[in-house]
Amino acid sequence: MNELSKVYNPEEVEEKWYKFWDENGYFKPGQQSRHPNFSVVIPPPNITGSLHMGHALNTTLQDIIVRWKRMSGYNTLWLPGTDHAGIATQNVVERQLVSEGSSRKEYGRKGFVEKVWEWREHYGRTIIYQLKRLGGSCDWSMERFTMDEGMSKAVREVFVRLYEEALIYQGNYIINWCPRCMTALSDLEVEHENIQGKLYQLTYKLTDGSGSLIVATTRPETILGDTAVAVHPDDKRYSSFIGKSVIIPVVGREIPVIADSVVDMEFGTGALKITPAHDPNDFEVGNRHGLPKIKVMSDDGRMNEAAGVYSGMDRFECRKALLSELSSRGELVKEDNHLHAVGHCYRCKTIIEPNVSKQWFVRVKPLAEPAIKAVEDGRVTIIPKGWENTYFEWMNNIKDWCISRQIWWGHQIPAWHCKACGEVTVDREDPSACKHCGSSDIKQDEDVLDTWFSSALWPFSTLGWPENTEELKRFYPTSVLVTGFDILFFWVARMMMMGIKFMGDVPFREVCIHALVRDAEGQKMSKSKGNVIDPLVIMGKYGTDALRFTLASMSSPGRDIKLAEERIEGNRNFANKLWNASRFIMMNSEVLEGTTALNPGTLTLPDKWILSRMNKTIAEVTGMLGEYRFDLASGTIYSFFWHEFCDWYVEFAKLQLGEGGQRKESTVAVLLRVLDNSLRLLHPFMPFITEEIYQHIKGSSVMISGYPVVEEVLRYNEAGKQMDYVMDVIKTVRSMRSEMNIPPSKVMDIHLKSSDDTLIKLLEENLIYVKRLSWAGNIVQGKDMKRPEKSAISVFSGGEIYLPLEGVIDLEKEKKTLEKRLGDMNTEIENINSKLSNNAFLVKAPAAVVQKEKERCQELIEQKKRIEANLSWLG
RNA sequence: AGGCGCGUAGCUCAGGGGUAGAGCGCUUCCUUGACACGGAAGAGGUCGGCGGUUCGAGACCGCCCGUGCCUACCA
Repeated sequence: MNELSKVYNPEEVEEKWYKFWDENGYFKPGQQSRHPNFSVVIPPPNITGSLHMGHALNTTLQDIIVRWKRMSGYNTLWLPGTDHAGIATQNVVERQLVSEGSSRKEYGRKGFVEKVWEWREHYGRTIIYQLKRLGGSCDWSMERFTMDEGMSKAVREVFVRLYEEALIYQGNYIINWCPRCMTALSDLEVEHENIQGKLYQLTYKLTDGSGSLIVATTRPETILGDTAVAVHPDDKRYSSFIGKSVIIPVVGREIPVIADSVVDMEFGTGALKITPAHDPNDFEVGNRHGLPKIKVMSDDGRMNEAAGVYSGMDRFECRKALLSELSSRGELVKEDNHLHAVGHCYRCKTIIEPNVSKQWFVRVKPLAEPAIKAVEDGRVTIIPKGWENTYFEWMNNIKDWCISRQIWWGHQIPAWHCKACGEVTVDREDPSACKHCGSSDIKQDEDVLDTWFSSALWPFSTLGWPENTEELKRFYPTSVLVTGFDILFFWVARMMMMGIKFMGDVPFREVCIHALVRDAEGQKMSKSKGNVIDPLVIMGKYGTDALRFTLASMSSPGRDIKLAEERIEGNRNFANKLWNASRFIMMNSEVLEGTTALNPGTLTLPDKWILSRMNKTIAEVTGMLGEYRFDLASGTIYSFFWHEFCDWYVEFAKLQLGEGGQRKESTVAVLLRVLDNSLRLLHPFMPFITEEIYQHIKGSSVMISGYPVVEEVLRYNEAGKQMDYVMDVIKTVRSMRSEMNIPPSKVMDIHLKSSDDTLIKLLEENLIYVKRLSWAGNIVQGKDMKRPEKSAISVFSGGEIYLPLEGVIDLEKEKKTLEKRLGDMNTEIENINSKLSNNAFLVKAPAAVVQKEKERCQELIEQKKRIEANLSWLG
């Protein structure tokens, strides 16, 4: 064992140990067939991004689980990889091309896709290095990318099979269209945001000249595409209008007035204009009534030829122009402020334009049903359980999934359209001729699949499916999925559907849902707000372990993480504490050669106490990890190591070490045992520092050592209670000294009075500890101890402690202290007495509780008497 | 409009029918030979409000207030 520096320096060790683990193959799953398998697939980060706190949290939690399971003997696989993130990546590369003065169109499809691959090679891998920096113990030999060959094959197989079963179909429907990304989006990819808009009321004159209808709309530009006005069939105000025709203002086109019960009579004027080509609701109405669908906008959000004079105008400019025209004609009756939810593209925040177009869809109902059932009957558990309701809610109301995207980067849809017969050929191999008519004049569909289509297959496509590989057999279903709630629908639900459909079994046994990371004020971190805490910067400043430990310790279920730098600093300090405690132990164990086996026969009271506490900690931490309570688990280790081991035991140990000989040897053995177990307990949370220390002590890797288990032989329940007494005395003396402002350097005698023989004996046996930790000189104790003159007094559960002060006592101060305590005590006694005098309590409360209250009352009265006596002594 | 979560010490959060907890911050003292990224001792809380259940509620139930999020075809 070599000398360690005074302060832990993360930079010096992190890279070294990561490389060491990787090169020794520790990240690969074990091959022992008698051991159970444990597997996790990473939520693949986008290749566009660099590591943010969300990734850091997600990676940390997975790594904790995985390292824990690996240390617990499982053949553990953590499969890493990245997602091609169609729209996001295309946008990024396009922007790059634009900045180079070029464009996507200039490159053409083939050239552009090559460019994206190039980009992925250069920049898309940074995230992988960052995951490594975080300490992620992934099996890198299994790394996958959603666009690589194997995964593309899986995508193709799934598409073909779903198509063959008519679960994938193509059709003309209204979809969400992003005029900036120029692609269709699924419902999930639309973010609704409440916006203060206007509700305009427009006059539609009846063609028979008998009057007019006032229609309310938020999007006046869509009047160009109106094909009807609808009223509620029960609406008496308008019953005479049904069947008549009206003229669209400005446009001048004639459209029918129809009756449909979707119209809300209360809203606006109760008359609704119908634009089937540009509104999902109107689309349905249009279908019911056989109305034509007039598209008035082109894909870039500008008005098209059907918009007449407004053709070529941006949709919002058109709105303005139309409004001023309407207004000048006197056909704009009214405009009110109106708060409503407007859909935005989740990638570029552009306002979505509902649009009728030919797209590919997955019929999801039949897939969703078994996926719902799997959660209902517990084959999959979502943790925290509250999320299961959210899952059911969404799955029960699921609608068909639009999977085609009008972009270039992604899995191109394996469908070939025949120019001769118009039919579609879908196949596993690229066809050379139309299956229906044999014509060779066929062309592949231009569209690519939604990125989430390929990620839905992730848990099995990464393991080699559709081949029936060894990995697939061993590691599917995966054990647990760790992810944020924001992609519960996007990803988790879809993996459930696809996994059950194609593997016949759920993709994971458990889903561990964690929080989002926010800034200290609870704001979502974003570059535009400038409140981003960069994990890489943090790791550089405080070390990876401090960041990981902080994220874990703040990861309470159902609550977002409000991250502030002070938290990380505090945990950096904890790492340093661990470092220095280890340093201390090594300094003392160094002189001992050979083994230091722990001999239960030679243990002192503090030895037994700390070993018991250690066992308790092991049991608790293991239980908490099993429930994914990373916050409680990390907190438990923290307080054990710092506040029990370092604050108390190490201080006792210093004394025992000083005795030398066998006592020293035995103490070193205890110190080492506790340190050893602590390092192993802590390793999943703080992999680097624990490895560094463990290597110094043991010369082997903590990563492949076993996770600590409770050792029944080292459980000393009695020692725990006895230590409580000893520590109580120490704490009382310290407190008295502090109250009197007596520095540790001033050695004081202690007089202790107790009527309890066993306690007196116990303290006698452990006097040295009390003396050392309370900086005491002589300690005299006995049953009939008299209070020395001019002494401070303190009362504790076992008796009284006197501190002779030789004229330095401040009588007034002492009196005040005692009076305050007396007041507190009276309140408490009053509380208990009111309980004990309550007959209902005595009868109905459990006997043990009543007994406990009685005992406590007795004890309080004893203490009160003593305080009163001392007060009277003070005058 | 529905659904979910949260409201406990100055801040961030645990806890969960029977004596109010932690970390950070704050105050006082301590440069003791692992550590000042440290040690010791303290101050600080009507557990959002009102009702109810109970012998007993911060905890369970109802309503309300505040706050955050999700879902939705509010024209």
